[in-house]
Amino acid sequence: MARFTRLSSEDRRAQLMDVALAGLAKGGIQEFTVDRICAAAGVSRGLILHHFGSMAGLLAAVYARLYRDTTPDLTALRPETRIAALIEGSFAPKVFNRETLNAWVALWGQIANTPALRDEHRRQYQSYLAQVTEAIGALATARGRRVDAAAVARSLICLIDGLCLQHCLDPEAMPAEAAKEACRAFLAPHLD
Amino acid sequence: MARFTRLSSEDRRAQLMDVALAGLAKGGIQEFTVDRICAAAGVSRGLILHHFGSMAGLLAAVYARLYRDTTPDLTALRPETRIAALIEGSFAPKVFNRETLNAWVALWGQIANTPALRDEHRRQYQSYLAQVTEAIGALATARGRRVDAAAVARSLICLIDGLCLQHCLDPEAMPAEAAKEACRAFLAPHLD
DNA sequence: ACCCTTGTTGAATGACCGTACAGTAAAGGC
DNA sequence: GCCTTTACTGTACGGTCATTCAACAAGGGT
Repeated sequence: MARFTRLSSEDRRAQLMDVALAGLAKGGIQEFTVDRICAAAGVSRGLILHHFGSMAGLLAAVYARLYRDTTPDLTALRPETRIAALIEGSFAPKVFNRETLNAWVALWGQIANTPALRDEHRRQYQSYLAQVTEAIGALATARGRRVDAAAVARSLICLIDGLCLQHCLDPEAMPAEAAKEACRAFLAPHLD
Repeated sequence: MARFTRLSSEDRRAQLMDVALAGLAKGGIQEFTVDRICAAAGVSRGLILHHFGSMAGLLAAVYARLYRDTTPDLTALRPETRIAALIEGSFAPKVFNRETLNAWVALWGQIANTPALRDEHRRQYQSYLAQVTEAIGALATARGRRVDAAAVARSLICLIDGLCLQHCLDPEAMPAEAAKEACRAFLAPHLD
């Protein structure tokens, strides 16, 4: 009988990212260690370095994965419905829960001091901002309004992040419906 | 000659909190260790435990100190000017800079997994929210508007936090003036 | 059936972690 | 000037940390 299973590089990377992400969600950055992640994944300690080069490399990969998993993809939708979908998606139970947000906040806390992670953040954020900016511009055009789409998009993203942070630190103080309403209230004077 | 200087418990606590905060600002939570803090403060390794009981105790104390140092005190001002002062104070250079915000974000990342810090957060946030809620209610009354002051205050605080996070992760993308403008734009439909 | 690529193991390394604690000495009260 | 209090020192301890690396073996190609 085989002593271990040999996976493709791609599959093993995905597994390790998932396990690491689950650890971050459950216990924050304290859970992000070689020992804990490898034990949880059922693999030996040497594997993370083999696939990611360093813990910082894994951290950056996990960040990209979290972005991909929790940021709604707006490109497939009709321009007029994209903003509504963004708000619904940002505060859906899959994303707007204590554990998932705990992973987000833990990663934010590392960005400023982990170059590989900061680079990944810049990349992801730029693409995210571009999507939201375009969606706001399209909606404004459809409604015959003139807005500074880039500025409104930046502010909306900040508001969403702040609402997520708040929910993570004290869930009862910021339920999903209140968060959605706050976003709509922010956008109304620009778009209605 | 004296081998060391003997300070009052209060003074030494203040010094250690300041040094720890400076470390958080400079290098995030990685800098928050017994060795680094004591070396930077020029004291021996045993002192933190003596004054704070544990590193978690110091962390909670540092959080309270950061709140006190960066949250503007509104009670001394006339009710109509409190919100303007809140916005000015929140994005003043003393607060709205990469290093100070780095300390904030690092601490946020620990709240969910450090009971002593979470308790301190609840206490501080509750008081902060109460101040902002009252300020918004007073301003609305002065302008003859009816608003859900508690909801607007919660959202405003989230927006401020999100703007701070954004500035910390990528300062050029969110200058102070843009942040202030975002807050005013959020409040206008409720208060103007 | 063999070989070769490469995913995988696991021990070794050296540094750092927070906490405990027994002893030292500074400074205020008398 | 002594005495009491307690701020302070500094070593010791048991863990845990990320990283290195030489050896192993799984499984596809031939």
